Amino acid sequence: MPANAFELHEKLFDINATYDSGQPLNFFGDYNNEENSLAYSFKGGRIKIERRNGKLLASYDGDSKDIKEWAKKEVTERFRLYDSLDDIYKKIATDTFIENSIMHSKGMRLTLNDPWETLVVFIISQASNIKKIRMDTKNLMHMLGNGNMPDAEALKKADISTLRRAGLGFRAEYIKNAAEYCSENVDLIRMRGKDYYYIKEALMEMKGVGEKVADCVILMGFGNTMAFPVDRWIKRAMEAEYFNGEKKSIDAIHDFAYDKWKGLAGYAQQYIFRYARQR
DNA sequence: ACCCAGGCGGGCG
DNA sequence: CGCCCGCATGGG
Repeated sequence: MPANAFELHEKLFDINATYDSGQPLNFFGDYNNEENSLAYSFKGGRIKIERRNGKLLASYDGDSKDIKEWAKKEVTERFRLYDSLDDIYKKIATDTFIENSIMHSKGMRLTLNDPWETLVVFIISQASNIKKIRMDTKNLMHMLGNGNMPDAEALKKADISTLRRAGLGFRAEYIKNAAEYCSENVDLIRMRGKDYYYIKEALMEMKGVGEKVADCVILMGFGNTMAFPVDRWIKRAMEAEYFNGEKKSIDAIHDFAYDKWKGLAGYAQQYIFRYARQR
């Protein structure tokens, strides 16, 4: 372990559940099963979190002078340590199904990630599975980003054939479109804090970004927990649990969830997703 | 061999 | 609208 470390005094933090939740860290982080540690790169450094003798430790590596402050800020924001999971659980525990979902992944943190990375990962995720998304993402990072997620400029210059070689298939065109759009028309970072509907509309102007991907970016890239991404798993689970198995439209499910969990719908979604997928 | 996967765009009725 | 299909590719 690197010399630079500090302790996190957060009791509700399950590293494995957080990694294994289909959130961006699942796709570009490195989880070590034996030591239950999770390592990932961030701007100019690398962070590792692990449990050791019951203590939750974060260690870091990097050359910046202010690296320690950066690392603390990074971990606090990345895992939303300013959110009290206990309070959130109380507010969203409206019935036994969501209670079971919470119990199944107790301590799973919602993560806050770079919007561009989040956008790329969730475009790649379309009609795929978590193993393949991870593989495709890592291919892309190694082929075009020296191990990091390539930025919009780099992906804009890439050939479609290169993107396909990373395993992206029909999503290669979508990635290219997003890269062009983001390097020419919008600066995603500047959307942070803007209204949910405003961001959603802007994201969906990109061909290849629909309601589901937009909601994922708003939830995990902008940190707005109003967003409730409805994918195949969520749709099935919600229909089964709340609609007697009747088929419902994405919109209907979205509205139902927002009505039920209000501004914490996104938290509910992450817990339901992991529960539904692992059952 | 076969169906599925953190969807989306487009066409058709 | 809602429904259905094709899209590319690896996992189970």
